[in-house]
Amino acid sequence: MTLTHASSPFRSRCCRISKRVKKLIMEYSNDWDLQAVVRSCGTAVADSEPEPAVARRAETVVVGRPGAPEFVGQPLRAPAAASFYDLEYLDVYHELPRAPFLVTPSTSLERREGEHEVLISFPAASTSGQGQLLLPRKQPGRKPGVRTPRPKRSKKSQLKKVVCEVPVADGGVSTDLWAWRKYGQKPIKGSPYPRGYYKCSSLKACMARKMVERSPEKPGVLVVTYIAEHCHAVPTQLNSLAGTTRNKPASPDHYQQQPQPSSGKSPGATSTDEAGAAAKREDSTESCSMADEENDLWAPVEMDMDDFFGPFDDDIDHFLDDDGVLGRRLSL
DNA sequence: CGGCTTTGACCAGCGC
DNA sequence: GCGCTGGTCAAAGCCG
Repeated sequence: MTLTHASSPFRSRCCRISKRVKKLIMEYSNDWDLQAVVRSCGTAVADSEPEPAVARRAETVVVGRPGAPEFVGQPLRAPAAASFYDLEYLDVYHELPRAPFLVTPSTSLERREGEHEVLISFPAASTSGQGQLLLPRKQPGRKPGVRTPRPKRSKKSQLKKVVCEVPVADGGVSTDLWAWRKYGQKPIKGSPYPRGYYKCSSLKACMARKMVERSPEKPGVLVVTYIAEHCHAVPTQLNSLAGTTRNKPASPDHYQQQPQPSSGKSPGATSTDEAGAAAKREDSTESCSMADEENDLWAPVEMDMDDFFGPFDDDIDHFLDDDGVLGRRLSL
């Protein structure tokens, strides 16, 4: 199966649905609670396009922007459906992707045999740059000799992963609607950028995690790996208490990147985003202005979102007709 | 005061 | 078996 967004019927369908979706988004763009969740993406796709079992193994979905190098000339390929089909859940990004996606085998990320992994990449922002001051800090940490038993880790290779790539300028995945708490950061061999580790902070028992790191190949892109599933509903109100804003850039520009509810903050949304302090400073200094952001988001969206939602047209239509969860979840 | 980030220590998995 | 690497823990400190 090869899908291309060039076909006329496909385009018209896309346009039809995208207008509805966009209207919805525009309507609720200021409502933080209203964030699209891509859930069980595979279901809809699989319903219409059953994939051969062989294609349902680990594949990579890449979302790119028209004109972007990774997009040009590449058709939408079957594994997209295969990948989504394989997912039990996919929490990608609260913002609707702005670009048509295409599917390619992952070349930039290692993938082990048997792993379930989907790579969704968003167009890279033109942010880069390095060099920052690291202020001296008192060194916390576990006291030597103190040990606590911990449950055995499950085999990494058995974990289901969803990998997303998002532009740094978009605030990374900070804008996904789950609340995340950072619990670690490690330098990764072969990458100049550290990897941040995040847990779902909504529910203690929730095993959902994500790892955020800056792509060494594309410094303007953050690679976010979601692991495990949330065992609870999407929080309608992100944690608003306490926490820190130290990582929240003071500039309104950056704030714009991460629209917040009146409560004013989204824990996971702050640093999450960054694969380390370097990324943070970059982001705050090179983030788009509000105007830029809007232009970036909406001006070219017309086509991009059309393409993106095309394959899920029917399902989205159905979804949009359901007022119950309208606008809060996209069941793809 | 609660919840967050930071960051060194600890430890499991994997490759050789 | 050993060493490396990455993932997690948890103390300390910060912030609203």
